[in-house]
Amino acid sequence: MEDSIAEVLKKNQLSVTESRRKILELFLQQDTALAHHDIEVKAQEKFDRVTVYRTLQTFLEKGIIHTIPTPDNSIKYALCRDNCEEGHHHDDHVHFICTSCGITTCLEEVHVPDIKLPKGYKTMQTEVVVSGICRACS
Amino acid sequence: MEDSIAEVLKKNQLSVTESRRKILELFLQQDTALAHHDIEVKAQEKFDRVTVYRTLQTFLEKGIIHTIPTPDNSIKYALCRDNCEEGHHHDDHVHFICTSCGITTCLEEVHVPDIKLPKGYKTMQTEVVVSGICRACS
DNA sequence: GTAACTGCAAAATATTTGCATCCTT
DNA sequence: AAGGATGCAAATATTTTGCAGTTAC
Repeated sequence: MEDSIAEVLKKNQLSVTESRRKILELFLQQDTALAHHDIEVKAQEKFDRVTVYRTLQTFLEKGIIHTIPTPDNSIKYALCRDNCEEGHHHDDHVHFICTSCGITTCLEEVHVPDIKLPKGYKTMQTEVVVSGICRACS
Repeated sequence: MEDSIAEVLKKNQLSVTESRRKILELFLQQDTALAHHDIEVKAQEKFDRVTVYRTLQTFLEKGIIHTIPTPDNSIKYALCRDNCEEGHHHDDHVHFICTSCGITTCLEEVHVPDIKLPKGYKTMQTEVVVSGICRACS
């Protein structure tokens, strides 16, 4: 596990630092999406707020994580388990938000459908976020 | 037009005030979604920032407008032309964001598809946001 | 006249930037 | 050793709250 964390960072040409390892580990342990705030709270050691911002920004740029748009526009981040290249993120799964417990998850096994748009529109990416009750809450 | 604006407000048990009329008018004139910032800028008369916040909040609660989750998590608001009741918003159309000009529109004529989730998940609402190139930019 | 709405001030939050220091390679 | 990452301070930006004055009904 420790090794794989360092490997992910190296693969993305990032130096392996304490905070990057810890934050990436958090994401790996979690199977739900995390908000900036969650990261500050859940990390055993406290990181500087600024470091969290910068680390998330870096991970985003490298395509290690992706953001999930939510109806309440709180920003959630989740690991990219798909094949994301730097810059070009290909996120083809559906996201689920439980209105009861609040967790946000990536439903890797549910793919986004192909949406037919009116003439003249070019689709580049489709985001699907389903709200409802998750397995644990129902 | 003026009349219909007042009517919408009355229908929602809101008193008809200057700022509510002006902000609602802005939405009616526009066929794209607006960010909080757009509203401050585009309104002929300048409203207090706080008034804009409170007005949008009120409109949201009454179901006059709805928010659109965007990949960059900027908050956009658009008129509900569907039948939205207070509290329960039924937003069954697809949203489109142009990566070129940045506009966000409601594609009223494109309905969100039915997404099949794994056993145990209950769907309550589905949000679809498509990014790409709009008609005007292509 | 009363209740609700607005605008100002200010508080609370969130995010960004600069810079000196420390860590990774 | 050199470049990049971190942490602190502080600058900005965003959102919320309290309250007095004003407006809608």
